[in-house]
Amino acid sequence: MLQVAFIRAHKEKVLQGLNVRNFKDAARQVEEIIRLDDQRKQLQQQNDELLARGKAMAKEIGLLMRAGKQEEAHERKAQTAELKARSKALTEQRKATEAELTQLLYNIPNIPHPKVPAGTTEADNIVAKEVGEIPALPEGAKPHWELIEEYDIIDFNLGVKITGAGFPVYKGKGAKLQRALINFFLDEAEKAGFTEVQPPIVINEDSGYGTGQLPDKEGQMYHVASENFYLIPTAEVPITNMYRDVILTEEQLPIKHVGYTPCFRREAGSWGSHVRGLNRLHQFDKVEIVQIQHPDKSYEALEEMSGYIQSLLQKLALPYRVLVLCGGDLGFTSALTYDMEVYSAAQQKWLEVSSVSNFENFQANRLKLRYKTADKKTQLLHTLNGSALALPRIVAAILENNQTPDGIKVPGVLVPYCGFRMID
RNA sequence: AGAGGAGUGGCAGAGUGGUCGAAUGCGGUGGUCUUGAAAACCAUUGUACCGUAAGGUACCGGGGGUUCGAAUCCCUCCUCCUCUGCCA
Repeated sequence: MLQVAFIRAHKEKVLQGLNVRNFKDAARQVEEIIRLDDQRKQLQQQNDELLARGKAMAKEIGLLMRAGKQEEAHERKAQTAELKARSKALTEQRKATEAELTQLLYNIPNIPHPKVPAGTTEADNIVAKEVGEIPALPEGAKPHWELIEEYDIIDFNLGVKITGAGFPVYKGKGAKLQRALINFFLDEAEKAGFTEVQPPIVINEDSGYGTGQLPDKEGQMYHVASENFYLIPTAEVPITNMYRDVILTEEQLPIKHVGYTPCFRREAGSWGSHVRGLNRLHQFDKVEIVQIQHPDKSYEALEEMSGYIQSLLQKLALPYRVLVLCGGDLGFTSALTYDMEVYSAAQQKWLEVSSVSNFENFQANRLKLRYKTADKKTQLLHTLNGSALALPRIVAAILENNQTPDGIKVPGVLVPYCGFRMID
């Protein structure tokens, strides 16, 4: 959520930014926000005045009672009735105004960084970098959904039986490969200075609001109705929410965490033939890195995180490219996002395996995540996160790219983790 | 899950209807003293909103209510502790 003060101070910048996102009706909404905020201020001022008078009267009544002047006290009491009624009305108006204002603010996405290119769809994303050789597969190379059946390592039908589509069962070497990847990613992150956490994978409503899944995106999460909890769509939610309503000192910065969790996504309406196999699931594993940074250093941190994620892909020897997301493809809460895509050679497709973003203070504003400056002012921090990495598509690419007539070669860095060199 | 108890400032802890944003202690910060340090002493020390400022308002787990007036009374939710039960 943007701060009203920021919108007021940088109206042109906000409008330009929203334009990069192809956000409709921006000018009117911005004006409306400012108008509502003015109204809010005015209502509060009026009400504060009434409350101050009421408070003074209550004190007088107390003194009169003590002095035994019952009659005078009763006269005063009668006078407070009107004050109370007016104050109540003003409070209601103020709350209504605030609700309307918040609703509008929730609707305004983050302002893109100047680097973000204009554009409407993923076709307008900029390919910043392409690394690694695309392997030339032999004749008859198979897509991963055939390979997993052939080697019996991941079973979709069993998952359907137990739960439903998109909840695969990993078996034998398939399960071990999962575990190896998770441990490899966690160990690497630890070496890069990220402290591991194991957060809950169900969250309450407050946390959903904190990172922006709520309101409006509840349809993308599984909901535990009996407790009003949600299954996390990403570890970003619980990990970032550890710092909800927190005021840090500058010395504590940066905060760097890594966490492995399963992730749950309903993906309502986004199912289709193009999402076969591991390309899109309802439950998948992901190692996530989260960073909380000083506003002056957040872009430095973004580059560092991007570099770190790329180092993982290089160690896994997967060909990848880095995209700078355009305004139309940029997530609601993000100011700048890089997507990392690996090439899955049998599908002949680039698959997104990581998305690393700087949210600047957009999330921090909702979270009330702040720090104290040297001169004791409280200021919003910047939050960043990135997948490092999401497993299923990495597995898809490994299976497809490393297939040989004798089986699938496991990337060297994973061998110590899984204990075998080949899936055969 | 049942019975009982409790949630107050960074921490500890007083306050059970009136001048309480809240005693006191510890901690933090600044200062005095000192060659320096410690000790002692003095001052200061929450968050948010409104206001150019002076100042005002709100917040004592969250929400609602009673009252002229609520940290204090009532309702509700949450959390923690003790005992009983259940369980990986």
